Amino acid sequence: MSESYEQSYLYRLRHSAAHLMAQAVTELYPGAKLAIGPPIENGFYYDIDFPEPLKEEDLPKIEAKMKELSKLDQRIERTEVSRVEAKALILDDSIPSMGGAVAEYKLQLLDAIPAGETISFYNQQRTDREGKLHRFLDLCRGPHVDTTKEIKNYKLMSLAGAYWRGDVKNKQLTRIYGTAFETPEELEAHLHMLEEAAKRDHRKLGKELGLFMFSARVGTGLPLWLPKGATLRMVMTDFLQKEQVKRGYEPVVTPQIASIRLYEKSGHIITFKDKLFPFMEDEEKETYILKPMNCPFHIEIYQSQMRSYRELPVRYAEFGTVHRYEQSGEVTGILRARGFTQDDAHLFVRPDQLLEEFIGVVELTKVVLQKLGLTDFKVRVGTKDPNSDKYVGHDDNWALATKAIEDACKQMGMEYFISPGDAAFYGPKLDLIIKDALGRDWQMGTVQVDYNLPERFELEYTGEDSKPHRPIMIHRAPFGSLERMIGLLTEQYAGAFPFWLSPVQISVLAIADRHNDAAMALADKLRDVIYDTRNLRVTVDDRRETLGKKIREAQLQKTPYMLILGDRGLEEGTIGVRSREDGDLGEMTVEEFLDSLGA
RNA sequence: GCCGGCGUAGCUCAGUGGUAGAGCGGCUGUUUUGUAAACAGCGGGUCGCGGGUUCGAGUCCUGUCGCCGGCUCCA
Repeated sequence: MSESYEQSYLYRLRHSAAHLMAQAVTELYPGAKLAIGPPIENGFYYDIDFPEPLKEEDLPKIEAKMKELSKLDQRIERTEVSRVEAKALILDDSIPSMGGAVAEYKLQLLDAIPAGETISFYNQQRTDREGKLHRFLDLCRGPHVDTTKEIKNYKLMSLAGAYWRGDVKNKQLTRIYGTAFETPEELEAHLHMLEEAAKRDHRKLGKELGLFMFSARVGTGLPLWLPKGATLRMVMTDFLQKEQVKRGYEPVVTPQIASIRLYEKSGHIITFKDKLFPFMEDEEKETYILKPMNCPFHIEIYQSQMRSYRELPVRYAEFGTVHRYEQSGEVTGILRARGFTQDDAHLFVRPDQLLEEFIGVVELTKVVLQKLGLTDFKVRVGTKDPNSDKYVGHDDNWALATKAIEDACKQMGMEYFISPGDAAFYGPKLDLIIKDALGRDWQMGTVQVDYNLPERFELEYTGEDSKPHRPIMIHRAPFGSLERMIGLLTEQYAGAFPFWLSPVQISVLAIADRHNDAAMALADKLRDVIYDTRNLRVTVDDRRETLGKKIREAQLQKTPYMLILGDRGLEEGTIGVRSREDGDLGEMTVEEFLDSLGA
């Protein structure tokens, strides 16, 4: 969230809307324990521990209560207190939102406030018809709007479970999400935007455009790629393959399963064990696992012979399909599948080559993003969380690797942010983060520096001094995975892929039966044309349908060009060209059309 | 995995305890068509699956599977 947002009226308004909701909840559900309720990017939430589980059908009731409370024009007042006074207020049984019975989370929050920091409460109160005073008091840093009357344009969106302080070991609270705006028009526009975003959802478009499918009989998170989706994958892998060849990468191919011993050696078995599909055992009691990562295989290849300092860097690339047993609730179409293909490569480099190679990889990643038309991304440097024990390797290597990443970013003038705890278990990494249609962040491309696997596998090369030295590994995947990248591109382009990526680039529409042969011949001619590494991808619509219908369906399939062939064209040697974006472009010869493509 | 929601025809959806529906798609026939849906007819369903309540369940209860939103986790 931007600093300007955090200082905006809207931010305060949403924060106050969260309080208003909490006030409504404490009045409707005595015994509900308030935890935490901040504004967020598109609204606000409040985490509450309810005595009885809350249902979605309860939300309108809470909304109605909020409306009633909002109208009362309650002043929202700040008071600053000492820690002792704060504790007394939190435990004050005379205030409905406070008191010993519901103080559990607020007391913990109070304890978490560092000594010396101001402790403040916000109060809003009303007097009912019988003259009874109802207070709503909340421990809160603020700031807030002046009166509840300002909170008019809001909507409660959804319910979710959320662990107290984000830790699975803690109790799961009920989170109510809502949104609020300054004007009814803005609220309406936001809701409309959400509807529009849903139309771009890759799962919806993937089905409509025939890219991929899922089957309950195949299993959760295991996509089946349909011809058009499979074509899209090939176009993308061709493109990257070509870029990699230019940069000295060599292809390798490795199996889908491996003995568990390989992963014991790599350390994956410990850090990755709950992500693995169930093990397989053969008659000799050898245990195999379905591979969750490609790196150990590439390491085996590196290690299969003596390496000289002269041949480094070695760069092994593979579109490697891996399987990870993601928790059922985490699977999201092809953005988060259980089987997916990484555009993986591992670089084995000398220490003196690390920075240059790292920069080379980041540059390749930038080339890839540019070609794909992805301009809106964040660069995250994931570092070790000092409080976690999930990492392997020595601290000084971690420090070296982290420094290499930051140096590379600085040298390239790339803006980045540090995110402690987002490192791989074997080393720090640089990730590209892109938002999907629904505004969720996804990690796409990744570049990781690794001193640890070379250590574990005792990788070596012979140096100029004839002595053994240890290489450093760079793990990298510019797309991240084909699945996630295609899912994201589908949403970015709302299914209307740029010409070079479109699974079907041109559809030849025959006007009547008598034009079918000529349409086929035209398609064959176009298929001979090489465009951007591959032959043009052309289909023919020779069904007995009206032209209007054929055009409509080609438009809905987001086909970049429709070529219309009828009597006129046969007589004059031209075709009617229609583009997905600009409609009818008029008659032209095939050559003129190809020229316009730059083919 | 956890909290909440949703599963009706290939697709999108209607059906609020009393005989399972529409549009699109499919098939058949007619139409031979010039820039976003020709016309007619015909098929098509154990209402995700199992158990229960009821004279009677797509509808209520329960279990289970799948999907969706979120949390946690991740390419």
